[in-house]
Amino acid sequence: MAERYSPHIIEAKWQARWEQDGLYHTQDDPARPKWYALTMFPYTSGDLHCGHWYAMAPSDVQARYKRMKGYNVLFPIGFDAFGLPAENAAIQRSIHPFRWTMDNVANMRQQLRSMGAMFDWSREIITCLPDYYRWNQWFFLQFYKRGLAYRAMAPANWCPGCQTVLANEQVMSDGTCERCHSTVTKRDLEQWFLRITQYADELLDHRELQWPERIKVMQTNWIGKSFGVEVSFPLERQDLSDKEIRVFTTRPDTIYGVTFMVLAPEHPLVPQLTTPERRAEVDAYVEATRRESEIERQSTEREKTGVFTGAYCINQFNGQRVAIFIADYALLHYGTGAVMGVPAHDTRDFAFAKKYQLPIITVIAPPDWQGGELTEAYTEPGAMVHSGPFDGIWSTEGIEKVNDYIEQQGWGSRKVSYRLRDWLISRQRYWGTPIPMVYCPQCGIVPVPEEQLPVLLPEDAAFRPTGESPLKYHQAFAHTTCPQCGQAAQRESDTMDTFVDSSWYQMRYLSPSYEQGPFDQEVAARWHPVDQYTGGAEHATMHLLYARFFHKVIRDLGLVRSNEPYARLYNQGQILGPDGQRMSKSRGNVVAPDENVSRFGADTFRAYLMFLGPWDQGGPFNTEGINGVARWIARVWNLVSDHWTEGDREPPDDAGLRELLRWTHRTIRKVDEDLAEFRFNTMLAALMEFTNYLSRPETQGMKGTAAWREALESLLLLMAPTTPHVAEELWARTGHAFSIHQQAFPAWDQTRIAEDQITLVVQVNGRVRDKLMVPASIAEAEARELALASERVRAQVKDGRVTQVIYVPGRLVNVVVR
RNA sequence: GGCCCGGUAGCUCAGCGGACAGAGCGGCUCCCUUCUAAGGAGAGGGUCGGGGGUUCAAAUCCCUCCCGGGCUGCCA
Repeated sequence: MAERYSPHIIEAKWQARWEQDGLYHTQDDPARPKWYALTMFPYTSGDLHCGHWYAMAPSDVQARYKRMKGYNVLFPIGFDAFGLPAENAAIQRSIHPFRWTMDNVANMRQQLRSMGAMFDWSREIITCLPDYYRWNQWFFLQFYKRGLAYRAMAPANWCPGCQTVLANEQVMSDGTCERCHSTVTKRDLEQWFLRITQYADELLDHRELQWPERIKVMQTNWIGKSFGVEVSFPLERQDLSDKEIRVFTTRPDTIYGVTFMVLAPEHPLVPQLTTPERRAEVDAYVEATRRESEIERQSTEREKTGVFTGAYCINQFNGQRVAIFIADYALLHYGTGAVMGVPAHDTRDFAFAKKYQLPIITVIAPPDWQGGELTEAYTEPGAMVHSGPFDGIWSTEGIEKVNDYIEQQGWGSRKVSYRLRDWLISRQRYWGTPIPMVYCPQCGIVPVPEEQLPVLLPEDAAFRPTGESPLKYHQAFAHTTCPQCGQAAQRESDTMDTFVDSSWYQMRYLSPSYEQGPFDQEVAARWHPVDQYTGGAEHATMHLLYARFFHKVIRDLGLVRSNEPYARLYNQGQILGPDGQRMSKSRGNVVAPDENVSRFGADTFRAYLMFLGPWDQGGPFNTEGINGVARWIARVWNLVSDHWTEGDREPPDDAGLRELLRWTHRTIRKVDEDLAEFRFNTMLAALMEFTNYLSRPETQGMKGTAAWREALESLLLLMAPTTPHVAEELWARTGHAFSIHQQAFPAWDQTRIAEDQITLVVQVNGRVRDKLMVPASIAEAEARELALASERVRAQVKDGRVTQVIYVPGRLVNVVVR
């Protein structure tokens, strides 16, 4: 009896050995194809939780698999270290964000090491260190030079209680301030934007990407490209500076159904065109809208509200007077900030018209429409009616006809609109990358010269619970001289959104200590793009879109050639508590990875996480289930250490030996295919079945044969990516040279998998009537003949007529009798 | 409201046109008793969410409804 499986001893031993031998340091190797595997780097929150393990361990398994398949694999890791929680910790516990963050990094590094992943630690990056964030600043300057970074007025979250601006994260879901619980409103501030909209069309193009369909769909919807027309509605009063309202619509075919006009409350025309008798009510509504939280305004639950301005415009198609309203469902930043109200064919306009008793004119006939009043908006296509010269035209065609007419008349032109807005990167906080800009009373906005980078984040900032950046009050930081004229000037005190950090980090790993630029172009040319990226789907429209945008700018700067940063993407699901609910401290259902590692070992914990279900689906952590995996590994331990036995016995039983080889090669094929496709759960089931097969009493007779050793060797090699420590230990114990992780993945041989004999199922009218043992190579004609010759078939057929005989090679014959 | 994913044994999942539907775990029965929050042997267990259709043949394809989960959210 071999000694007992003791995960803690062997895991510590091999982790130390791998590190000592630099087993996972990736060097360039032109002889092997490169494979850049990347798992989203963790935020330095303090502790590695199950979600991190669930994301990273399977990612590691696939990276290891690729390595065994002959690739030169790069699998780096780092820390996303800037962000609000560090600043909150500073305020709440009087610990400096830097200390708090770096303590967390030290802790998480240890936890990550306990995972036994093949991370190349020599490439670690930490985004809050100056030699990382200086390149954020450098990129910002390049964006600025190309007109891709600009400053504009934008509404920021304003807390009237704290008298300051809040970051989005500081606004709670009910629209109140997280500290003083006042209702947060909007206040206009000058802030920095990155012009992501300039790349909107290119970002819609996902053709190069092997990404999950749903992520691509989410990005497409987020960008929200729509084709329409911008058309003018002249104002009735022509004594104002503006003579018309322009609206954007995708449904010009409904233009004869316009019965009102809606402007966004913030629309610049509103103050001028409001009539004196309506002014008080309009002003009150505009003010109320400003006070509304984003949450309130976006709620679909509540009724549509609006106010009549007293003004009218003219629908040039039919000369009709159209009343102009303001309503908060019209958004200033989309289209022209003005909507033509067509209640008959738009659900929002319908609700609005009902509430304010505005006319509803049907101009697209629903199927079987008798000319009656509609009870709800009809938004589908149909024949145009009450539409003057366009009557009778099918609406989809009518869109083009009306657009042509608008352009002929000079009333407007076809236009494309996007839902995507430019990326607001200013954050009124301390713990982030300083934006490298200076405000000079003489020269205006002046970029910090590249050679003066990094603009260091001062360490000795005073933290006050104001929600405003402490940098504003840091004299030595804020007061500077103008790089252009040398006079006293003010530094930008806002810092960058932390999504900037993660927008290009995959490039920094390639040359983490490069000083002449954000990355070494020559090295990058060999390694980018990331071949396989893995992480959560929650980043679909933020990180993943920003990173694609950044990459395209990096390309246009001439630093890389590829169009996309991440060639393949896979989203893991979410691990839930044992109760099936999201893990949270308040629910008390948090499963701590460290506890499981100390109880079962990292190998068992890794394997269990992968066994619990399809990786992209996630699922509840089952405290019982992990025992099963622990027992499986122990069974493998006993099997291999007890039954290895050298020697070269003659095979005792030829058929049994072929069966053993069949099992071995079938399992190799299954594991190979499953690992390539992230099907870890079924891979493990196959390994368990194989282990069970090898443990059967009748299989024991194969011990000592070459086939037996091949089976056990294969089992270890197949387990190596998933359970790297125990595989390494057993590899060594069976007399193999270090390291199993430098072995090639076993190859399977189709001829070994093929069965000699198959069971041919014989059906009559789809019901099984007989089973015949036949050679696997049986010819179709012979199979048909045998089936028809079967006694049991003949008994069924009797005097019926055989109308059809269906043959499925290697499986069955179905005799159809009438 | 829209889009996406899922509903198969008590639980977690395979199977996704071809046999009387399979694994792991748990439960059950028996055995063992210095690997003991253990080991071995074995037998059970399923209207494949409901209803229609297509087919020689449907868990598998189509339609429809029901139930869970995720994302999204007035974008004119």
